[in-house]
Amino acid sequence: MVPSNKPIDSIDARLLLELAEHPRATTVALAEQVGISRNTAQARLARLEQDGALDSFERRISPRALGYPLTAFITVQVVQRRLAETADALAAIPEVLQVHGISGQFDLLVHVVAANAEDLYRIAGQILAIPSVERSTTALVMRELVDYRITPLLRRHAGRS
Amino acid sequence: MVPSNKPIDSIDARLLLELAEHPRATTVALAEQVGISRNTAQARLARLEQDGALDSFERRISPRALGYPLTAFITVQVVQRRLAETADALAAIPEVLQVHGISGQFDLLVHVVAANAEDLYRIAGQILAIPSVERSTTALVMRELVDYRITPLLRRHAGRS
DNA sequence: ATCATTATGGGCAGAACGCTCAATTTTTCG
DNA sequence: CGAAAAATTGAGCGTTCTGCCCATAATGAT
Repeated sequence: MVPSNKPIDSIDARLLLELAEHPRATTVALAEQVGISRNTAQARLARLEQDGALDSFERRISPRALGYPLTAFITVQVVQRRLAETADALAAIPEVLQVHGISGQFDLLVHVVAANAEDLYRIAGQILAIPSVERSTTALVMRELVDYRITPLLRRHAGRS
Repeated sequence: MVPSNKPIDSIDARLLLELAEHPRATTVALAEQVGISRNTAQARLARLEQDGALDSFERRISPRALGYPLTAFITVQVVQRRLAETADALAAIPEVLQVHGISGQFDLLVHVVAANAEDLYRIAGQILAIPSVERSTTALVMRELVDYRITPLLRRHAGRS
């Protein structure tokens, strides 16, 4: 089955909003809330998943619950833009959750978690030990001032509050 | 029902790993894979959800699919640590997905998405227009060198590959 | 060792799921 | 405007899962 890559319309957005609020809701309940038939809701949800509108389930697993309450963002400068090999080395560190290649003064933004301060120090050391890494700066996350949310964008697409 | 806040054991980790690979898997399939009874799997998954080990479903919705293919991290310096009011102003911008208060030279790390470069420019302008914002630097995400993953940590807790 | 707490396993009825099909509505496009 | 294409809907079907019951086994505390 080939992805249709249809843009998300307001019905889709309302389905996703409903799912965001009630992740355990059944298809029939979702359909009823949105005001479409169960068949259509089923088809749309299947299409959304086919089109890759839903990320991996890993996204829903809380690192904190796994025993990694500390989060940090480490910016990294890489020698001569050897990004790929640096990324491989970073990927070998389990505590590295995500790595972005970014524009600007730094080359990489590394999202890491750690069990405690000492653990974080060790991980930062591992990153600095990567040969292609020139410089790095660790910014510890003190608190999450705005929790991750995508509902404001969804509401915009849902066409109402 | 009060959260039990039990630590995640290896069975939990294996359940989550299985879910990460097969998000649509039924409870019975998960139980079979992990080698426990269906009822036990059900109870454990319920407990994981109760304890907050699972983040909101919003995490699984792809901003790209919503029409926001551009991602950027904006570092912000705030005057006199007026963090709370700045966070409120940032939260009013739909394209702001998340805001972290961080240690170091900058005060905030703002995760935003945008429909295109012009859109991003507009959002950066909105952020700079916040009275308590002193300085800001936008780092555009060129590519994701390591996709978000938490399976390496899960595998560690699962006690096997 | 004994008791209390929790996890486990099996069974039951009801509901949801995945699927198909035909009819109807909506959209697309010549 | 009108025809073709696509999407939606309602219904129905059997299979499977779910939610909940309780009895038993395992675990931990005193």
